[in-house]
Amino acid sequence: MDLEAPTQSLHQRILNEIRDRILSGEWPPGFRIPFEHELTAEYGCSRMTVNKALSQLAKAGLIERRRRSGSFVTRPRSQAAVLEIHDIRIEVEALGLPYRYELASRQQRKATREDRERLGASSGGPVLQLDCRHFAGGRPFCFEERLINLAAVPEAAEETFTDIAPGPWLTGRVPWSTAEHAISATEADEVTAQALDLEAGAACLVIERRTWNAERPITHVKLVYPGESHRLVARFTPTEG
Amino acid sequence: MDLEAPTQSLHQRILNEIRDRILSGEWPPGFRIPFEHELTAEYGCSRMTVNKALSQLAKAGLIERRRRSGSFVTRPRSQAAVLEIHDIRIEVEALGLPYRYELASRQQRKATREDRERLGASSGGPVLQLDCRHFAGGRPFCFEERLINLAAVPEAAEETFTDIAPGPWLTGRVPWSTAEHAISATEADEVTAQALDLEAGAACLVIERRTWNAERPITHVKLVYPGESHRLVARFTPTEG
DNA sequence: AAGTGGTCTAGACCACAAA
DNA sequence: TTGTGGTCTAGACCACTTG
Repeated sequence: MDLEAPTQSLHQRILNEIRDRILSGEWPPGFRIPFEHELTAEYGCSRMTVNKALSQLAKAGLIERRRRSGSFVTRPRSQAAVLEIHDIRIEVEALGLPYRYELASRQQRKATREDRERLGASSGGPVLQLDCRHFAGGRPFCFEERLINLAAVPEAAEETFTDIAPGPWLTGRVPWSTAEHAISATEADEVTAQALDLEAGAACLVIERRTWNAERPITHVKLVYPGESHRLVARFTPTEG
Repeated sequence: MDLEAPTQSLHQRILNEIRDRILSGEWPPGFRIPFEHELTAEYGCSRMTVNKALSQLAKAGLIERRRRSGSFVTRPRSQAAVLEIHDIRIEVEALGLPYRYELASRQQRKATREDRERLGASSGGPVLQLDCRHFAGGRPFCFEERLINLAAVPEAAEETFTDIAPGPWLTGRVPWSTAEHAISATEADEVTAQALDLEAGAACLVIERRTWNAERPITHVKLVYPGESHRLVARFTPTEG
């Protein structure tokens, strides 16, 4: 069974063993896991090696570390689903409808306080605001409000975005390491209603997404879909590696 | 400004500076970043410190490391996100509000054609329909319409569900292998509006989830949240463990 | 064969929070 | 005051890959 341990780094092995004890419930939430110096003794290695494993576990959110107190198992995460959010063009074409994109407005400015909040940025800098619409079969399918952090993506200032939507333009050239989605429902205000050819007050599905790379804000986008006509479908199978 | 850098660890500073060079385009995809020993000289630190920064950048996907060759800026990747859907009690408690659960109706019957569609089942059999409400701080937080396939979960017939919500009851005893989520927005009909203490027509966020185990339908649930008050937040980091 | 990154050591000093 | 984690050093050996 476990005789085949060809090559696994020690800190990875320590990480795996602790992670398994946590996920199996052997070390429940709130449990204080052994101190670094205890693990050092248990594994017969230096403190750096143990520290590397524990630091990664803390970053993954499985444990919480407190000076002077030790490291504690955090509350377990519940269901996790893999939600693939496709490019809107692909969404539309998957419905068998012709796709069209239209830029409604483009504005470059120094980040306001509100912009910084949208981006999740601490410091200000130049930003690019884009409003655009995506059509499916001649009818409005999605209204997009996009904010791009020009400090992180300066080339965006040179792009007109009249022929390519900001989404595919960004994914084609900027990597990201973290994304946060917020999904909610709202009633269409007048601007949105007009953009989507709806009556004011109609239910809309709102998807907001923030993207970072290595803790640096890249972009914030708010996508508004007519509520009844759009379903966001996610299918997943729990995997473990 | 940037004068306020009271305490930032050196490896974090190295990480930030390299990340910024990459994101700004100064170091484009394919660019070979300086070797560890060069950065060691540049920052006047030990190799471990440089290595910590570079390892994290590699884990974040910003660079790729190859022995003997060096480290290279990677090309951007495509998108896929992990959506965490919490147990409702945990959702509520995370808001710091007292949680309460209430069963509104319970009905056992032979599956109708509509039931089979909801479950994604081909054959009929006994099902259990549960309508319930979840409260946060005394106010309706979520209206749940649940259908359980009794052929797959016969013990559910013995459970009253007056003291425990179907969600946690199921997750505590029935494993699942596949789930499908559909998220949409809708206007509250009269029943929903009354259940959630809203005006008819108010925007609501709807989450529908089907669960199977080894291709056997387990349950279907429709969760309706007041749209403005609820946000479904998902945070994703493409790491590897 | 040579040079890179991957890993690890056996120390060290410091910041921080609990006792 | 004490003990924890956070960080860093100045080495070291090894695996891998390219020249």
